[in-house]
Amino acid sequence: MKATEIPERMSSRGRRLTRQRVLVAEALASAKRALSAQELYERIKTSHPTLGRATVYRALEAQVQDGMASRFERDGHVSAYIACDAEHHHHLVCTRCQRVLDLDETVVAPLLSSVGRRHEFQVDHAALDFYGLCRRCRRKRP
Amino acid sequence: MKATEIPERMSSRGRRLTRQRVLVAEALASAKRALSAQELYERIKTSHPTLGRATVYRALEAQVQDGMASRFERDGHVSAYIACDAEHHHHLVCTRCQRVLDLDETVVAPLLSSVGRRHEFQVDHAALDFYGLCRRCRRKRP
DNA sequence: GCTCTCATGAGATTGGGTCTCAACCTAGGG
DNA sequence: CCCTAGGTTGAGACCCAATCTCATGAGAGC
Ligand SMILES: [Zn+2]
Ligand SMILES: [Zn+2]
Ligand SMILES: [Zn+2]
Ligand SMILES: [Zn+2]
Repeated sequence: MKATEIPERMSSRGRRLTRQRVLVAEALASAKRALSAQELYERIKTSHPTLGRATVYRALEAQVQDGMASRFERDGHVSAYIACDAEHHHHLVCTRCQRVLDLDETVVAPLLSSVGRRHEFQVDHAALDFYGLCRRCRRKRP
Repeated sequence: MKATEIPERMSSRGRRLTRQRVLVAEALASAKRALSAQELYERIKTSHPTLGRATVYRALEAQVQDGMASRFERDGHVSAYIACDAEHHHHLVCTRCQRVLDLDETVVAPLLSSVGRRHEFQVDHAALDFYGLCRRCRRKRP
């Protein structure tokens, strides 16, 4: 995603480009790992104490809708978010350092279609997230 | 899973076979669809008003540990459970009627290993659940 | 600027899930 | 059959992520 099209996306669908949503987007993008809404809220709060919690939730939801971020479920029924510039895709989440890798979708596509065919099931959405240890963490403590 | 080995599983690991856990297991098994803990609690409560909410949560957790049920995340951060007799496997969940199909695991195994190899990632656990319309619901309202 | 909306923030509220602990019950031994 | 040890239960308090409310604030177009 080009830098110039970021404000364009953020103001799509009659959505207004506000300081708060830019803040949240920047904070999420500069974090190279997945963060919960609460974690993000606390980070930004230190430099912008008036920021509201609900605003962070709304901003993250907007980012997901606008294809700028992706959400997945962390253990304990908590949503985590990661800045992402591509279309819908899936993730490898390191459970130790919270780093997130994008999954090579060419591996997934055949699975989706074969699943639908074999079970006569119309797949609308798939939760395809892999949890484990990234290369770096695996080397540190095997 | 043979009927005779159900009590065996339910009392594994020093776990005691109680009336309440049998109730929860029967209620879940007789429902042919996925249910949240709350839904299950309300169902059983009508015939056993003294049943505690926490007991249902504990019983479901035990069933998952003992390989008698499987959990996945429903939309809105709610856990849903389905009675299952096999080892760890994955599901096709109908978002309209809540029926659940077991996924043919032979499709999944190669995916897991190829993902790990390609990304140098040690996959510990994968959320591989597919949401959409089952054959019956697809025919009713396309 | 003006105005029309949408967005924000502070706090209250919801609701799934967990924790606590005294009373209870299962399993096993005598 | 009785007894004991220790896992289990039920009621309610508690936790906390997420949502809702609504008065106030601020983009965007004219
Ligand atoms: Zn890592
Ligand atoms: Zn991504
Ligand atoms: Zn269906
Ligand atoms: Zn199953």
